Amino acid sequence: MQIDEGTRERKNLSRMESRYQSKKTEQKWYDYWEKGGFFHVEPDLNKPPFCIVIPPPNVTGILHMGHALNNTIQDILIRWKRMQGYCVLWIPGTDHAGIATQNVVEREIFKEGLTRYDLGREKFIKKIWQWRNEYGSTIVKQLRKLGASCDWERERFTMDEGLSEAVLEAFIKLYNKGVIYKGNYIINWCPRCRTALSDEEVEHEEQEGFLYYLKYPVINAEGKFVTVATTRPETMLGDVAVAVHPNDERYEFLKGKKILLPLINRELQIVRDDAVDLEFGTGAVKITPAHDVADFEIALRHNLKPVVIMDDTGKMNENAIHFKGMDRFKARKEIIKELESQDLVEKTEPYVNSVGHCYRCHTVVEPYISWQWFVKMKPLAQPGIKMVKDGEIKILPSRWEKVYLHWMENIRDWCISRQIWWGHRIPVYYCENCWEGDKENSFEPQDVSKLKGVMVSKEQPLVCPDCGGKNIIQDEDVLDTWFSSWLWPFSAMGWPKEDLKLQAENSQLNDLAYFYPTSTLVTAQEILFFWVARMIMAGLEFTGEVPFRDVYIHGTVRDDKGRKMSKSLGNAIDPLGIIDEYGADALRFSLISITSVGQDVFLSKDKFIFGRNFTNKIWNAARFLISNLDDLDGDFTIENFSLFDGWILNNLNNLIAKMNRALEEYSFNEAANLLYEFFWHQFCDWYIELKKKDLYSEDRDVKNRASVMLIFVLDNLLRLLHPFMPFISEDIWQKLKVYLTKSYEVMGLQFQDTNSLMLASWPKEVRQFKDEKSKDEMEDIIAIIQCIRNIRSELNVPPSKKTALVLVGERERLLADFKKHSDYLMPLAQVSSLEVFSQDINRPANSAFGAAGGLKIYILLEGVIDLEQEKKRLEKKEKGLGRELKQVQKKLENKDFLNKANPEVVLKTKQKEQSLKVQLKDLVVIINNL
RNA sequence: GGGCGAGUAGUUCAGUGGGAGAACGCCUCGCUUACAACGAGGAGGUCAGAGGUUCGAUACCUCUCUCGCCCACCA
Repeated sequence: MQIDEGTRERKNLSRMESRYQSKKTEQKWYDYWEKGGFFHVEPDLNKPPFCIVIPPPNVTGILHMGHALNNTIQDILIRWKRMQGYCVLWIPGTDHAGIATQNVVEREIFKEGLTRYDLGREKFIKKIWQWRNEYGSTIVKQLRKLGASCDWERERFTMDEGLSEAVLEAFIKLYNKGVIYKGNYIINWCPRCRTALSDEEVEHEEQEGFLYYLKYPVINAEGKFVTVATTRPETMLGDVAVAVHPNDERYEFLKGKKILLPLINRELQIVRDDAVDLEFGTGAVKITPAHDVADFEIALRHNLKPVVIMDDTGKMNENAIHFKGMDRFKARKEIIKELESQDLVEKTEPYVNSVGHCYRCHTVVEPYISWQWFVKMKPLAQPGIKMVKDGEIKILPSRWEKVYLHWMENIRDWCISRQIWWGHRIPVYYCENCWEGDKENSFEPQDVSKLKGVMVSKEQPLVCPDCGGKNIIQDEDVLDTWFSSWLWPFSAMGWPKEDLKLQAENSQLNDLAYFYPTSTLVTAQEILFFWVARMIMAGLEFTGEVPFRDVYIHGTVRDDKGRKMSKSLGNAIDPLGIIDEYGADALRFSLISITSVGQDVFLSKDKFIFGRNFTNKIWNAARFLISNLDDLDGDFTIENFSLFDGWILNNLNNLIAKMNRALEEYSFNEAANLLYEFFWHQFCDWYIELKKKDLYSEDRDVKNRASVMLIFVLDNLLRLLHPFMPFISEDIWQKLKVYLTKSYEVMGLQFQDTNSLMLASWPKEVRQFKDEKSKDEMEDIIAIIQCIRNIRSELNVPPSKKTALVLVGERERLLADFKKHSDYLMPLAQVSSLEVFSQDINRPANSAFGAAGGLKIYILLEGVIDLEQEKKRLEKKEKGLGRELKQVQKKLENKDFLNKANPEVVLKTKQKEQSLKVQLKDLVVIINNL
């Protein structure tokens, strides 16, 4: 027992403020944990591993509520498992976020009137690195504020040397396998970012526009037109045909005819294709293969050559006659104007359709034909489908499994090349001497590896193996950011340098061998396709293993109107503001307790008051307790637990079991709410109140025993709280620690000293604490006290007025217990004296009546009671009881119920009937005698 | 067009085949030596609607309505 330290702590505590000051404690403890190296582990064969890789936030990111929720969940799992004795690793890191980061720096240099093209590739990339080094750690600092217990010594960045090598390795492996190809294909083009996007990077939005019906003249058929419908009339300049359904009789007259494309006067063929919907529009479709996916495919089938009419910035190009140089949306208006002047617009209808937008800059995306790199996804998807179907990977909540499978089963090839500069440059090289260039008119996928003068390599090749040429240039494009993200679970652990196989000697043990596959992936639904599905495919392809066992998908954080939180809407609640005002623990606990499994979270700022109030409650309970402790001197033991102790220990046991179950099911809100209920309403409202008398006792042994019990329960609660509220739990625990060795000893247990609560052990159920008898007994006692309080309140007895109490009934043990503990119980109900009778007695004069715990309760209210008022009160009760009894009796009169219902339920119902009858009878007697 | 989720107290939401709950808000009382960011008590609900299964449905099934989200070559 360290008396000095204990005394000092007590003095500190008496100075503890009555409101919890999160700012004072959070930074202090985070530094303590980080400097103490408590987040860092090395593989340990004596423990089971538990590993999570963080969904790496964008390096440009600032912490928003989605991050806060996502990382709080991860931290809860991590801290829980760490306390459970696993060898726990949480790998943090950031994502280079190709387009997003490039956009940020482009905006920056734009202030100086520069574009990236003014700087040139090399200088621009240098600028981005500078930006990254200066601002790129913002989000990881913010994660620390949240309390995230990541192993910062293992922090990674997707453009790190090792991770970059993983990207090259993966690309080359797929390339050599023939899974990567180059194709001249319609992709999604962002004219603002001037790059291709994958299908997943396009956000579709319903937009009100128009459906224009354009009249195309039939050649050599005076006055005859074919009317086509389009939402994007500007693309008509790139039309190469008009398609109709093969069975469409309306267009039989077109056989052998051709059509004249207005404005441009190009001859268009008529093609017949099944893809045309007879019902839609006029049944005739203009075909613009260079600017529409469906059209492109029709054109392929009919061997039509696409005509590109826009440049990479979305302006009309030289194929657009006098519209050249005009923005596509202006061209849309102008073209309609011109067509109208020639009477070639049949009609214009308002029309709502879904328009694709760039997920990074929200510009309307243009379907655009261009040479791009693709990954064939079907072969990669097959094993990923199997693993989920076989349950090797569990996706939770399970409904997301269906979404995943649907996407995987309909997967399309992945466009991985981007025409930006920030990212991993494609490791394909061309010999300027013998490479013939992309084949302009080829619309077939190209297995580039078979072509002359094309090389793939991690390093720049010096000599062309085909011709010996020395002028070798690298492909200009970089890879999609997600091409590095999909490797994250193993690239962050050192793949491809590290080996997946467990080495014989411990010294060889590396992260990949020990921690991979990781345990759980915690993520939001938005990136199920972008990231989760692709990680599964990459994991299986490159490591032969699943990347994780469980995928837990939490909801999206929305504002109180159900909208996504976003800067542009101005509806975002800044988690750092909440941390500043209420503390990280309050933020975490509030977020978790209102997030039920997989359900979206509707937030408003005032919801955090919930968590703030709870931290304050915890703080004050601890402050009260600790400041009343003396040094636990002397040889004292606890031979038998009192009724109260048995009750609280039994319930503590149950709490531990229930919380474990909830956490295992990822029901974090349930775990949090169980803890809240126990701490506030069992520990504070009853247990501390009941223990006050002993804690104030002059008798040293009495005080010590009460202290030990309170300390023990509080210690357990702090442990259970820690994953949810790491800061306040640590702060209090450190103050409590000097008492723990002795307290555990008195409880017949051993305290394992650790430097931090985060390293302490997670509470286990203790078999000896199981005590259903005390639990039942105590619940009756609580019911009795609540009944007394209720009566007093209903009869407006002033709280200061103490009243005598008479308990009557045959439950002798309960009566004895009540009597035995009356010194503790009476203050809680403002009772001044107690009499008990096991034989029935007449109602004492001037008393109010109630029933609870199978006992009759008389409260003596001489001079206070108004008998008329009491009569009314009891009659109201009688009515209520009568109604309840009728319901139960109705049930019991039903033969089907008696025959078919679960016998236990029938028995319970019968017992209830009995109990109601007795209560009612007693009540009637009382009322009649009033 | 397909799929998913939600509709429960004034508000925000848990929840379960047999007693309808919590938090906040509201009302009454109380600054009782941890906490007024608190304590004690209370009011308040046809569990969206209609069918069905069942002895029994807020819960399971079907349909309808409202809201939200995702997916789809919606010219």
